[in-house]
Amino acid sequence: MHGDFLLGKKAAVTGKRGLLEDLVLNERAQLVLISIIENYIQSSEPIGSRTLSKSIGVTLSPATIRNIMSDLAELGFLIQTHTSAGRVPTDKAYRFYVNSLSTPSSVPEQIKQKITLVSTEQGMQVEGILAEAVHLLADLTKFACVVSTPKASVSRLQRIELIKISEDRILVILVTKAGVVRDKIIFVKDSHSQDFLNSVASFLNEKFKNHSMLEIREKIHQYLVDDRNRYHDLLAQAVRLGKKAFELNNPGEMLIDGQMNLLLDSHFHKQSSVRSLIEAFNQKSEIMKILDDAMRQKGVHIFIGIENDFEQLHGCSLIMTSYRNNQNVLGSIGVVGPTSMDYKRIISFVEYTAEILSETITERSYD
Amino acid sequence: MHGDFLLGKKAAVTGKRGLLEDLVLNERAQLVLISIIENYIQSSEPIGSRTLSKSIGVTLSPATIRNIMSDLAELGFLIQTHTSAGRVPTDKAYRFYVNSLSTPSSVPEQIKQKITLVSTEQGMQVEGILAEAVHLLADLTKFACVVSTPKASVSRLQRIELIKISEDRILVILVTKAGVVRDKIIFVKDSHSQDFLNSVASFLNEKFKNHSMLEIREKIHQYLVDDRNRYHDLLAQAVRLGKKAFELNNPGEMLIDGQMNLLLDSHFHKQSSVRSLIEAFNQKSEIMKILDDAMRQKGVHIFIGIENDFEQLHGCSLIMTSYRNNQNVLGSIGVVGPTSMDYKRIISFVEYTAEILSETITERSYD
DNA sequence: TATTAGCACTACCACCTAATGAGTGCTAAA
DNA sequence: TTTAGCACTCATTAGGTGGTAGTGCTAATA
Repeated sequence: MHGDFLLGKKAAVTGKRGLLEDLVLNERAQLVLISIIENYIQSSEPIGSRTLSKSIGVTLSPATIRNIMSDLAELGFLIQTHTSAGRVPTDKAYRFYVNSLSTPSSVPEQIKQKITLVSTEQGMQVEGILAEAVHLLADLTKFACVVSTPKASVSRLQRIELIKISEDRILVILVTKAGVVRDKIIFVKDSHSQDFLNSVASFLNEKFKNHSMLEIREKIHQYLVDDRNRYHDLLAQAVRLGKKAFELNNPGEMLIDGQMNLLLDSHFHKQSSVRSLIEAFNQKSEIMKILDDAMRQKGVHIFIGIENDFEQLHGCSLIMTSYRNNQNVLGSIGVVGPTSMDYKRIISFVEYTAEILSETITERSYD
Repeated sequence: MHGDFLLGKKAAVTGKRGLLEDLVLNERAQLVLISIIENYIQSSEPIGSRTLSKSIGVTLSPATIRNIMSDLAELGFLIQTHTSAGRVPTDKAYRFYVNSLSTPSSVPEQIKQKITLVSTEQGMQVEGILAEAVHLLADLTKFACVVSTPKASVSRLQRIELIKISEDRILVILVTKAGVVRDKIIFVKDSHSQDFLNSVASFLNEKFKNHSMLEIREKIHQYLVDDRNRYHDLLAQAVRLGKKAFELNNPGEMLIDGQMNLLLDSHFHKQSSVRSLIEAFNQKSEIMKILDDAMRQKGVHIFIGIENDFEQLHGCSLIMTSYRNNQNVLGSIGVVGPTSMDYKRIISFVEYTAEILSETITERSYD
C-alpha cells in the first residue's frame, strides 16, 4: 500500500488503521493536510504543491509535498477537480481538521462587543431576543442561521389563563417560566361561563405552577384515570379542560435568518446546489430535527457535509449548540454554511452568541 | 415630431399630449406595445421586429413594426440594451399595460383549490394563518411575498390580562377581536398584588372591550387629565397601568416568504441587484411602509419599478392588497417580483389569496 | 532511503479572431 | 402608408493561441 509511510508510530506499532486515520497520520502529513485546509478555507481555491511549499512553515520542496498530497488523496482526504488542478479537502479532511482543533479560539473583543444583545429595550420578549440573536449571528458569519424557540414540553408553567371567546371556543394562554407566552384555541362541547373558566384556571395555576408541561400532562392523565375525581364536578371539568389546554400540538417553531447570505456565497453559486438549498429551508421540519438533536447533549455539535441526515443539506456544514436559562436547556441555535467555512471562527461565534443569549434569557425568566 | 402619427384621434383633435400617452396611442401602436410586453413577459428576451411580426395577430411586415417600435422607443415605452438588440419594455410600458388590463383574469380552478388555507387545523392562530398564506403565495408566484400582521392600533379589544411576574414587572396580554394575542412586559415602581391586578384588568375589560386601541388610548388620556379621578385610588391606578399597557411600542410586524425565489429568477442574477435585494429585505421597515400604504385604500396596489419609494426595490414591481375581517381592514399582503412579471396572473393570485385570507380570518375573529 | 530537481504533460484560462445571426435604420419602390 | 432591400451594428459563438498552475514520473542527490 503506497500511503503506508504516512502512518505514525502508533499505527506502525499496532498495525491498526482504517477507522481512526486521523490518529495515524504522521506529523508531517498532518501539517500538510491542515495547511491545505486552512489555505483553502481562506482562498476557496484548489491548493497546489508550489503554493503550499511557500506558505507552509517548514521547508519542503513542492515535489515532496506532491508526494504527500498524492497519498492524502489516496486516503480520501483530498480530491482534484480535474487532472491538473490543485487539491481540495474532502468532508473527511474537514472532520479531521475539526477534531484536531483543541483550543476553541476566543472571540475577538471587538466582536464580543457586537454580540451584546440590544434587547435591553423594555418589554422585549423571548421571541424578540431570539430573532435578534439569530440576526446578529447571520450578520457576523455571513451564513444562514437558525434558532429553535423554547421547547414547550420542557418549559415550566408560570401561569395559565382561559378566556371565553364564543360558546364553543376558549382561548388558552400559557405563560412559561422561560418567559414565553403561547396561545391557542380549544373547542369545547358545552358552553362555560367566564367565571367558571376563571375558577378552572386558578385551580390549574395552583396545582401546576412550576411544573413542566410534560409533568403536567402526566399528572392530568393520572387524574383522569382516578375514578374518585369523576364525581367532583369542578375538578372533573378542570381536568378535562386542562387536558386539552396542555396538549401540545405546536410542532415547535424556529427562526431563520441570513438565508440570502448563502446564495451570495461562491460555493453555492452552482444552480443545482442553490435549488436544493432553497428546498431545504422550505422544509423546516428537517432542520428542526437537527436542532433538536443538538439540544440533547452538551457542547457544540458539528455536522460536516453528509454527516447530517438531511440530504438537501449534504453540501453544507452545520454548527449547532444549545441555549438555556438558569433552569433548563430551552432550545438551540446554529449556523448553516459551506463545508469550507472557517470552523475555528464560526464555532467560537456560535458558542459565544449562545452564551450571551442564555444570559439574556435567564435575566428575563420569571423566577 | 416624428412619433406624432401614433397619436389617436383624441389627441389629434385636441392637440393635447404628454401626460396621458396611454390614452393617445393609436390602436395599432397599442397592439404592438402590448404584444411586445406579453412576449417579453413570457420569454424575458428582447423582442425583435421579425419575431413580433410572426406572433402578432395582424399581418404587419417587420419593417412597419420597426417604424412603430422606433416611435414607441422615442416616447419612452421601449429601450434597447444595445444598438442591434431587440426592444425591451420600460417601466412606463408596464404601467401602460397594467392600466390597460380591464378584466382582472380569474384564477384557474386548479389553483383556487390550492389556495384553500389548510389552517382548518384546530387551534391555528392568526399569525399561523398569515404565515401559511404568505408561504402559499410565494409558492404559487415563485417570487417573494410579504404580509403585515394586523395593526394593533385599529384592532379592537377583546380582553386584557395582567399577570404579575415579579415585584416590578407585569406581563400584559392583549387579545384583540381579530384574534391576535399580543404580550408585553411593563415595568412598575410599586408592587401590586395579583388580586389587585385582576381588579384592574376587569375594570379595563369592562370599560374598553370592543374599543379600538386608538380610542382606548384617547380615553385613557382623558381620564388622566380629569382631576376628579385622582382621588379614586383603584381608578387612578388602573388608568396609570392601562396607559402603559396600551402604549403600542411594537412597530408592527411582517412575515416574508420566498425571498430565495427571487435569487433564482434570471432577472436578478446580476450580482449588483442581488445585493440590493438582500439589503432591501433586511431593512423591513421600508417594506412595511409600502404595505401600510396599501392598507389605506381599497383594491390592488401596483408599484412598477421606481414607482415605490424604496430605492433598493426600484428594480422590482410590487403587487399589494389588503386583507380584513368582517369589521376592519387588518393588514396587507403582496408580492415582490421583477418588473417583467406576468401581471395578469400575479394580480389575480394576490387578489384571490387576500380574499381567502380575509374569509379565513373572519371565521376566526371573536365576534 | 527520503528528498529533490527536471521534464513532459494536462487542462484551465484569458485573449484574440472570424463567422454567424438577429436585430436595427434608412431609402426607394409599390 | 406600407414594404422590400440593403448596409450596418453588435452580441454571441466557435476555433485557435499562448500562458500558467498544476500534475506524475524518473533519475539524481544528500
